[in-house]
Amino acid sequence: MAFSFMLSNSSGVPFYRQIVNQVIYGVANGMLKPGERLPTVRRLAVDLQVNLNTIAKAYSELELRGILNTQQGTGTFVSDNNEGIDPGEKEKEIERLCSRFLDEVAAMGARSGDAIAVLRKIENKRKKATRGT
Amino acid sequence: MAFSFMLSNSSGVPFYRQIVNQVIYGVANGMLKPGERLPTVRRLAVDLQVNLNTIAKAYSELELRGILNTQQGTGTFVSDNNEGIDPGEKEKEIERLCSRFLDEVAAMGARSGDAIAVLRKIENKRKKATRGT
Amino acid sequence: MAFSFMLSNSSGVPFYRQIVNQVIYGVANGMLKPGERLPTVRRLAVDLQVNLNTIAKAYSELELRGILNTQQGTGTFVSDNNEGIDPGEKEKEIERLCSRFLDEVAAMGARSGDAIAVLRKIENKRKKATRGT
Amino acid sequence: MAFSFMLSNSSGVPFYRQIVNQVIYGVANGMLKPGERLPTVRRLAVDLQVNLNTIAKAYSELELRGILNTQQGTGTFVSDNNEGIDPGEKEKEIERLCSRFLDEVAAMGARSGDAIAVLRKIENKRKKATRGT
DNA sequence: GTGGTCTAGACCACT
DNA sequence: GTGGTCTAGACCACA
Repeated sequence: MAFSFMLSNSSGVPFYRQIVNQVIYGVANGMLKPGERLPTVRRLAVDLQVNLNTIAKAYSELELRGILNTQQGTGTFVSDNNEGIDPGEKEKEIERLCSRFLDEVAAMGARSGDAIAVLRKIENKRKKATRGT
Repeated sequence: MAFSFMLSNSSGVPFYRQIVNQVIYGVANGMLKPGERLPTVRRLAVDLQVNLNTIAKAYSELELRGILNTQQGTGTFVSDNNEGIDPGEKEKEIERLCSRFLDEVAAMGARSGDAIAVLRKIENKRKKATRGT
Repeated sequence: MAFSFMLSNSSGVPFYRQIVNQVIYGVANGMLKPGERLPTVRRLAVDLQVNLNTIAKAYSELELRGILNTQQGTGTFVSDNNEGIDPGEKEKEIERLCSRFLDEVAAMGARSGDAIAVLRKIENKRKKATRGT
Repeated sequence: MAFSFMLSNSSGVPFYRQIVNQVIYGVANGMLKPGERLPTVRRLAVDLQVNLNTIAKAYSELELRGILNTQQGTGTFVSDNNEGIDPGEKEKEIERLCSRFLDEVAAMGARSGDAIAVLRKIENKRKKATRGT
């Protein structure tokens, strides 16, 4: 299965950050292997239907952090040594997200257990929808 | 223990949003009770050392969301209708919240399963903390 | 026919609320279609001769209410999910609206029966007007 | 049946204006007869649970418009000649209210006929509730 | 260029 | 004194 990007415009997370995060996650996960080539800026911009600059910004942040490696005229590749990735940092971000979510659930007077059940339900619905694509 | 606000200016989260979140959290936890009065806009602005309008913006978002109730010339209060919402509607609201949460998780490049695991972890941590009260 | 805004400064209704109402009306009438782009904050501010922040306030209330959808750096658009709301939820929303309306009528010291008569009158007038289009 | 005031705090209409409107409506309707005595400022403030100044403001606006008549040390009475009341003015206000209501109904994609049905339903529910008081 | 946040300061309406 | 509205102007983040 090839690596693929997905942008959500309802999440409030900036597009360029979504791309950055997904690359980091892909690398950390082994879905993107060292040396593997990423789509060109232009290609990805077309695929994701966003502005060229948005992709460029994401790639350049990833290059600055040493996760990607751009070779003029050849393409963009996953670096060999992935020191730019700090798993703890991401973990903290997820925790913050989850914490806020639980607060909002509680503010509505719902139990967190119920909310998790709803999460699973939506998750399943989405999986089915994706399969159909 | 009185409810109190705290702003971090290094978190990147806008001041007004921090206030919104803290009120939501306070209501969720019962630290802010229905009908309870919140600090005046002016008072809170002085306390938190931010501009009046910043507080006003936070309060007015909370009013739009039905969490606060403001009476011109009198003050700002916690809504008391947080209970009387009918269950079907609540269900939908929770689904919307969950859906957005999953979008945010995906936008971070994380898997929803991982996020749910984190949710459970936080949930447990909080249960223990509450027991201590 | 293009959609256009108009502000009255003698009506006592705040500028930002006039804008909110006009967008609602425009969406209701199909003059603003889902996905359609609204004038930029800056542009509208110049056109209507009001401050930037006044427009921003209106747009942001409309976003909170789910009627508009804003993408930083790109623009502000009419939401396209106004259709997909499930009927039960809509019913509740209408009840809330009606309840508030009756409160307002009572607050004016009028009888609800009289108000309903006026509603019918306006309804008929509008039907005729539409027929002429 | 004695004349009685009712304040709604969910209508958004200022308290003092609700009182003014209700007196005007009462007079126009014959429920308040010329020469009839109104409750004292203090009494009404206690009954309606609002600030003294709020009642005072309402009474003084009504006196300015010639609808009420205050005699120091004796009380406040309905004037004999009620020229302060312009029925057209009130009619217009109600029309504006109704017009906005229909817009909001339409913005939700509902039919105005349905909304009116809901209005009647709520109206009946409220009548029953009041009877029980 | 687009929207988002924040400040400083003014004036108004309501209680 | 309480909240609401508006302006002018600055700086930032995003596409």
